[in-house]
Amino acid sequence: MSSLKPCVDALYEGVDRVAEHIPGVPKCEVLLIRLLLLNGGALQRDVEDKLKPFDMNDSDFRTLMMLYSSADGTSTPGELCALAEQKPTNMTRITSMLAKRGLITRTHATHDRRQVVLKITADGRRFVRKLLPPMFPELVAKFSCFSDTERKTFERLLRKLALHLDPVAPSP
Amino acid sequence: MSSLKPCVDALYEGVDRVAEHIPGVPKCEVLLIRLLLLNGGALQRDVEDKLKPFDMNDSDFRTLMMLYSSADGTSTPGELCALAEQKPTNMTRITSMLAKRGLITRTHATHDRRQVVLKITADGRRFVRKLLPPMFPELVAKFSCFSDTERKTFERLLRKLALHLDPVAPSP
DNA sequence: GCCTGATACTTCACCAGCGAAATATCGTCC
DNA sequence: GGACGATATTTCGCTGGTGAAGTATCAGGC
Repeated sequence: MSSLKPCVDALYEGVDRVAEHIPGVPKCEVLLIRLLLLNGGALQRDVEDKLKPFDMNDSDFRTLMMLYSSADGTSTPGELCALAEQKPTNMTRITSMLAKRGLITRTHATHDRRQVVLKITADGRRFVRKLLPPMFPELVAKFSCFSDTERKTFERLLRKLALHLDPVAPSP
Repeated sequence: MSSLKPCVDALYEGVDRVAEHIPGVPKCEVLLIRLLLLNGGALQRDVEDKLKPFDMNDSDFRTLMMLYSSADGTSTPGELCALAEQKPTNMTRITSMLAKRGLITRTHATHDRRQVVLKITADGRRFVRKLLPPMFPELVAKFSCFSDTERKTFERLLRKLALHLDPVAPSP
């Protein structure tokens, strides 16, 4: 599709040019956030291209994977919202779709009838086991530009950043 | 908003659990892509929250910034599409909106009347100069968990990845 | 000079995701 | 034990972004 090289070049040039006109531009941070979003966009696009033949997008897939990888194959919409960074509205649509396709079931919890219990079905597990392995080679290739050390460093920095970004202290 | 810590924890646990059932899971790469997308989502959400008071989203803002930071304050929809990772359809809508707000102008190129020439206005430049500086402190804070060395390393790795992801060789 | 294919952009119809309001259930305070 | 606020999920209307088709212009062969 679209090539990233010109974006990267334009980014560096653009930041320099803006910094000439406006004082105090935190160049490095601007580069970091823009590069990160650029990579994120490209990676997400690739993932979604891979999933499209199965009529899935990344949100749907992530939701299904949360269930697959949960201890007992069950969860609730609320929990999935928190873990998959989704809004309840969207989770309703996603789980409805997954249920319609027979990949999960939806039942009401007995102890708290407000809650809906989602459970991955045998079909859902089969689907994941069929879908996942073919994605591995391409995924590995995406990061093949890194040495083992770099991959570890990158992971450490990403994890550190995620935990740091967490709550910039809202006042309740 | 939503806390990222549980996501990170669930991610690591989930990957381990999946790897027990399915052979060949490239754990490190899965963690990398998921962490990157997680950070990307959080950062983008923060940026858009900052822009919302000005009735802008990140795409609109990026488009305006491309013009602000271009050598002569002009560009074309096609060029901006390539550099801002947008589709032409959306670029039309964005530039229409920016033009309606008087931040840019749209004229037809004389040498190739198919092309539209976009140019940032004085108002547009003022807008950027007013909007940008207040974003700096928060942006710096986002990456304050990194040492100078870590920031440099992170930038290097992100740039390397972006250039590597570029074209996985389409055959024309 | 006109036909043909390519290029630059726009319009149209659709879908994913969101915020706000609605619904249903729970816990608890009196 | 019924009223009240909190919690879990769903419904509704809207917006941003997309692919496919449409429009206008260009460039090159004949």
